[in-house]
Amino acid sequence: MKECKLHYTDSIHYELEQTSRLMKKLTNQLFAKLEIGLTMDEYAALDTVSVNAGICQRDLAKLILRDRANTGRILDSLEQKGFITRFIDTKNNRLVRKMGITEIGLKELDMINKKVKEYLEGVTKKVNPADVEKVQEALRSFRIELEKTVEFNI
Amino acid sequence: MKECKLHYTDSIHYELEQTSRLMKKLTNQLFAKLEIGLTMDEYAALDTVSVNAGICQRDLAKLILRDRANTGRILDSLEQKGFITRFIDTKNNRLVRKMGITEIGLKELDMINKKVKEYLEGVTKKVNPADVEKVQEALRSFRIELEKTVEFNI
DNA sequence: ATAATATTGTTGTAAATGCAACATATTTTT
DNA sequence: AAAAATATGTTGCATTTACAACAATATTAT
Repeated sequence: MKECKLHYTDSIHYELEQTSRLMKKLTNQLFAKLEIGLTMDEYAALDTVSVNAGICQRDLAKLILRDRANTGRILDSLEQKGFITRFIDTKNNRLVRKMGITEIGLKELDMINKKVKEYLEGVTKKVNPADVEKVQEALRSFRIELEKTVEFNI
Repeated sequence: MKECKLHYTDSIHYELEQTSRLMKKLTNQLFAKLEIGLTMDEYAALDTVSVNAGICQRDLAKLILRDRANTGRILDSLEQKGFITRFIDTKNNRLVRKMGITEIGLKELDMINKKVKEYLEGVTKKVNPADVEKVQEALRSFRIELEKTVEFNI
């Protein structure tokens, strides 16, 4: 106990990074196993679009925490698969590409949401059923604070 | 409130992913600002090596949750910068490459640890000083459970 | 009015990452 | 003893990602 918590590997930041890395791996494995025809990121984007109908690309980029370039590419893929439609509209007098989820996309999303929820709840239940909510809430306030601190020019 | 929590974007998994993504961005910005001559990942690896003297590459890969290929590449860079030394040894009668941190590496690590700790504590303090420990502990047990669930063949 | 700045999306490029395949060597199975 | 499986590290490749540069348009400043 010579050095108390001076290591990065003892910090909450590191713990967060490691846990997230595992979580991502688990989700990838789940998607492969269930033979889901979307990547994790396309799925997250689709879910975000479904609850933000008519959002434009840049605003979506801010929500999914990617840059505009990659957001565009993810949307290309979702559009090509027929899960979203894109259309030109205006926002503050500027031309933007807005989007919405399609019938097919909504059906696919609901299906995946059910499958994924069922499977992933198995994980959280095993952990600490009572505290999951609390941790999620704490993570959220942590994230809100991070959003104030991090420079995010998209 | 038609659908209660059926969205991925309402799940703790998504919250974790988003928070981690922001955290990574913040750390990258910090490293750029402080002109630290290591990537975040090299730093995490170096810190891990420093508390696991004589570890072999594969075991390190398991700790930092990367595959063997990238672990090797990270170590190439750390070795080239003179922060670690690598040497051949045996483990279970097999030849392996073990490693340790150098004097220079230790000095650099201590310096970064101090800088980073100071800066990052600013973030956690603003959030919820009392609960940080609790969240970190919950994350840890969550991670431990994930480690049981995720297939990780390295 | 003209210039400077800001918003939005796309393209190009370099770096990071994971996965599969390979090469060696050792252990286990038959 | 031979064959199959395992452990370890490296190389090659395809995917993902971020960042910078660009194009087009609209707003703001001079």
